[in-house]
Amino acid sequence: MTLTAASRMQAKPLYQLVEDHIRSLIDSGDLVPGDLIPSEPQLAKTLDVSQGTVKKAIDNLVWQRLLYRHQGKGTYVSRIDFNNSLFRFFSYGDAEGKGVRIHKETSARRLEIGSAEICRRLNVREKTQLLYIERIGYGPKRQPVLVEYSHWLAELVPGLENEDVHIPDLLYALIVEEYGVPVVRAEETLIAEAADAPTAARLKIKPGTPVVVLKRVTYTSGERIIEVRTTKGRADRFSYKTEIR
Amino acid sequence: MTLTAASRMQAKPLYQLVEDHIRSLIDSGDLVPGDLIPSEPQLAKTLDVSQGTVKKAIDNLVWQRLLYRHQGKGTYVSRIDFNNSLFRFFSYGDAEGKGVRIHKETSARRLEIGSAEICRRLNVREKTQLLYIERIGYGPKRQPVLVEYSHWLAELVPGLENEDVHIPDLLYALIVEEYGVPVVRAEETLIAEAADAPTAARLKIKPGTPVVVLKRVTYTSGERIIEVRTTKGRADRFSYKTEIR
DNA sequence: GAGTGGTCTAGACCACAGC
DNA sequence: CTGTGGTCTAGACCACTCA
Repeated sequence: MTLTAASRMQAKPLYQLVEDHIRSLIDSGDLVPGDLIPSEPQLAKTLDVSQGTVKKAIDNLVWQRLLYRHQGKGTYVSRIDFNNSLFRFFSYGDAEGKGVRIHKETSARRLEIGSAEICRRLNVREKTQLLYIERIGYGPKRQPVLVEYSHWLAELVPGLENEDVHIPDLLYALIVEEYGVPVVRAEETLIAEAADAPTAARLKIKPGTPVVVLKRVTYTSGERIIEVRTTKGRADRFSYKTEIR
Repeated sequence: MTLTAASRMQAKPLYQLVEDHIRSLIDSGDLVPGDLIPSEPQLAKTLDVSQGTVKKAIDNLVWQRLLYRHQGKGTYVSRIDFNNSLFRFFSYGDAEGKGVRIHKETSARRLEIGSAEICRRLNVREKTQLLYIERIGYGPKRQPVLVEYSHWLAELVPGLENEDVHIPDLLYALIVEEYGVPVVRAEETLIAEAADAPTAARLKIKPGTPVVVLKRVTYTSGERIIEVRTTKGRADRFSYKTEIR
């Protein structure tokens, strides 16, 4: 497996070819999140480039958060980090961005036939068997602050509809560990709108009050969608802060 | 100016010391946004480190967007990029993140004595002379979509209260070029709330309708605040999208 | 052509992890 | 102790910009 031969001439720098190679190991499922990738000298030898070049390629992938390093141990494929969700900025009190723990409780869980709308978002054919999970998130003093409407591909999480299966706050941990479904990435869109009646009731606010709405699409390997989720939260408990340079 | 001497032993890697050195050139005002910094071989020689180390330091600063490179020309100090404002995600139609041009018109402009609240945010003593600028942002079909309440330190922008001075959409360009005040960075906080009466009137929406609120603090060199601004926009014209990995 | 950043190499030494 | 990533050097060659 030498890169310098045919793979060159592409006007693409060598380290990008090394990046592509590592990416392909991941995309092919050869390496999954949590795996140790080959060491730098290893890769340098296999691909017949210098270690510095491999290092630069890995630097870039680390920067893209596809990999992370651990000195003395090696370089690993990242697990998806939902701490990067836009909702990590939920805060109590005011706009100062202090994070607050939110405890979630399952308020509904059932198998259902997917509506046209949801199936479209999941990119599956209509009337596919889905698992619907609804959870309410509570802050301090058991005040409801958000409600989560989640739809899963039922075939990937068999048995999860069973009331006996406890759902942890971080549902994805369960999915990955119990069902062996790798959660690879997610996309989120944030908007603000007036609360609809069902949401207002669950959040104990008046209909029409502003709520922040987060729509998430969760992907497993191979660009396959496993979940679509809509979370609605009280706007007066939300803030997002950034710096411009 | 050698780093390897006393500056070492700090357990801090050399390239970070080089970073600090370049940062200090900027913080001291020795280099201002738009300036060319010394070349890599230059810095390597002055600081008595190898060019590779300088390169790594600059890599990091470029990554932090404090500098940008231009092959064949050199490395420059970044101009602040307000395209990174959270409000670049304003969109029309729906949650698909399409940017839309917004035209701003000045609806009020006057010198005033700062209120306690605003002076606190500006970090100046009460009753400081301020310039108040209010602008309304219009989308297609002259529909008002946002209103901007902005307070400036009057002494830094003398004459800007004059009606004759045209205010461009990107006010900062004027500030930097005409007044020579370097705009170095800004902080933004985003929240959602119900529209107050004055804002509702300007946006032609009902009071209580959800609006997205962006509070911005703009800094010049030396951590000095030159402006505080609050922008309120129609929530139904707003979306923010990201990807989690 | 001279000067800049961009890529790439080969090899040194250090710090940390795990046996 | 060995193997890993982290830092650092010295120097080669290329691609781009500008005079």
